[in-house]
Amino acid sequence: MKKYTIKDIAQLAGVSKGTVDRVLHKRGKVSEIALEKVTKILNEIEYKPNPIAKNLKINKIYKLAVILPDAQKDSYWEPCSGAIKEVENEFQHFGIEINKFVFDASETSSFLETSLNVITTKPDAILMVPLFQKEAKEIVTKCNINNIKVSVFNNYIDSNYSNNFIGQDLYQSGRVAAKLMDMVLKKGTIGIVHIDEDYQNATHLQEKEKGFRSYFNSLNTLDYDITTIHLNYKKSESFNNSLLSFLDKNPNINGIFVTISKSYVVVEALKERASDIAIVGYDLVKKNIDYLKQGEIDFLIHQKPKQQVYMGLSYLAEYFLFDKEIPSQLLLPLDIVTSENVDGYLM
Amino acid sequence: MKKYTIKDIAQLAGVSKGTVDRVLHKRGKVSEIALEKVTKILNEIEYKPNPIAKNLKINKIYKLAVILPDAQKDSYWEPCSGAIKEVENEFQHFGIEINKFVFDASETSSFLETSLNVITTKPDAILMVPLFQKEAKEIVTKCNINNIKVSVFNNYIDSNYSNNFIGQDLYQSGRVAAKLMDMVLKKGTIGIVHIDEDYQNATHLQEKEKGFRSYFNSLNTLDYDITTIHLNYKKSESFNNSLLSFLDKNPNINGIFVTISKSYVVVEALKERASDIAIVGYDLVKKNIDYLKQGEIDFLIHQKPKQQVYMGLSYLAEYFLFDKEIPSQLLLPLDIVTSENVDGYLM
DNA sequence: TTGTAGGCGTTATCAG
DNA sequence: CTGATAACGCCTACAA
Repeated sequence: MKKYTIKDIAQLAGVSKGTVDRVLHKRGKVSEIALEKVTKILNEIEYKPNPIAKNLKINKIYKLAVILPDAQKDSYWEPCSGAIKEVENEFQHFGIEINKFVFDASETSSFLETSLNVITTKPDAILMVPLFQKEAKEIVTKCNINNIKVSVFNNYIDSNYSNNFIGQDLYQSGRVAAKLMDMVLKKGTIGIVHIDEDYQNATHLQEKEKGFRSYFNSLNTLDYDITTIHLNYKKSESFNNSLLSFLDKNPNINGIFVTISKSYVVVEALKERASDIAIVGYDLVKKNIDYLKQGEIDFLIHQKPKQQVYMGLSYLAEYFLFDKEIPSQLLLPLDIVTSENVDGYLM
Repeated sequence: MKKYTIKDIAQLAGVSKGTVDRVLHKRGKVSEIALEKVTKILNEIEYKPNPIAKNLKINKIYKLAVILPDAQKDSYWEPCSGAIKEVENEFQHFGIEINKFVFDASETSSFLETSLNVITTKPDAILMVPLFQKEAKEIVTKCNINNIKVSVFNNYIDSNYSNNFIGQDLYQSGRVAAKLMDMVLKKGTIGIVHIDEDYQNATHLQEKEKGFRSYFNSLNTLDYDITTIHLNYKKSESFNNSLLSFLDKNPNINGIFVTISKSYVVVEALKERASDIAIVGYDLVKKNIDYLKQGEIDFLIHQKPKQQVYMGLSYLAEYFLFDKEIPSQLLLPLDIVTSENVDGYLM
């Protein structure tokens, strides 16, 4: 199981290294007879180019760009910066450069503007959150024209558009939430709380709700009653009022499933009255963690934004450097987080 | 933020590349004055050697050996083979060769024999499961003498002996189990079932029990009653009898915490009588998964043997190839697995 | 169409 | 003690 080099092949085929290289890369300008000799050898042995040597010479710096919502406005995105730094560190010797660009997730125009701006920096690849489907598709099309590779994470986009999605199965994550609720409650009335911030794509939350309901439907029981409510969160006061009036209308509710990372605002609203309501939500943002540890939140499902970025960038780097294939879809496991295992997830 | 090379440093210091190399590698044979000039430059800039070039030159094949229990006898170890293949694939171009060696986990002598055998193959590093502390230490000492790097996974070993442990915080994992039990039961009588197979090191299971009990102690409540039992599993018949007689003596038990991967034998024993006992256990072995999906097991904690091997080998490979530091301890998150998220963990 | 020469950054060797 | 030089495997350019 010898490791063959171009030199070896050249020797075996009785030609020069240059000719072998031309055959390997199909650059043409090779006589039939030489081509035959070389391909014969190539079929006999298993040649794999040494990716290290390739890179040493090329000496090109690959530019990767990450486009994601501003973590200042939604701390869900905060851990992503860490992932960017880690990947940058890991691959900087190999000639990988990563730049981060943020947009205001409440403004479609901000996304579009930022993305167009990124394209002008001529990166080799873009890793982005396609929060706004229509605009994202526009950007992807532009990237294709400019020969920029695109990966998306966190939010799904038409497979015609992305070569590579990294995220979670949202439907299934709804089912996980349902299962947890079931384990804790055994029976009762459950409220599904969507906290829309306009910008969030509706499909995102709907998938979770569908999964959640499908679990209880498949139980085939009358033990549960499920109601959905859409709320807005602009000011805490009006939010609290809306939520509490929802609870007044549904006084038996003993479980709430919060479909985005804002479980903590529900906890804070509930503080205004004594209650023993189980809460299942999403994401390890600071306030959620605090309430989880205090026992106010029962379970959180971890959407792992950091790992998503880490994986997405690693794939791109290894694609450029080592010709690795990028899987078209990577669904990360749905981690269930409680007060007792949360620390292990905060790296 | 320029990338400096040895050539650059040589130029800046007004010496030759050779001298810089000698300073960098502390080979001596450098005049005080040259040493000073070079170190001065080195302090001013941030030089990081290019691992690619180094590897290209060295062109050595690094041999890694993995020593672990036979998966034929305990399927817990099955996924490890997959990890070995993956890492091998990923790094084979870079000159990494991995060999797997298994031992019979029920025989101390088998471990010792296998390990000694491995040492004669002169690997550059060994990744092993130090199931038997005393013998493992002996092996580590031998490795040190032979300049073989050692990493351990799954089971902890004295930090004097290993440079590198990959596994989980067992105490905390006991607490996680307790938390889950608490969520499901609210109150009641709980049995902790240790299924010793002699070979398993007692400390392993004791840590889990300690964590489990500590959680309930910190609740400061009288709602729970906890009893421990040690069982042997040689034949299912005698095991079932022992377990059932334990239940007869403790008729109120409504939760069982199984501290190793054999939850399924408990499920099978319980089948002999109608019962509604919550079960929390460990590990995604085939039968456990089946019972989890059928609702016979409530929660499993995933000890991730595959990831442990994957991480352990990756670290070693990157240590040799790219001079990466190996963290002295990597504690993997404690994944909570239910019927709804189990598929995501079976890669 | 082909072969050869040179260079990427590092290391090892050898002559000075 | 030091500096020049060759080599690792691949790719590009240029000369034949």
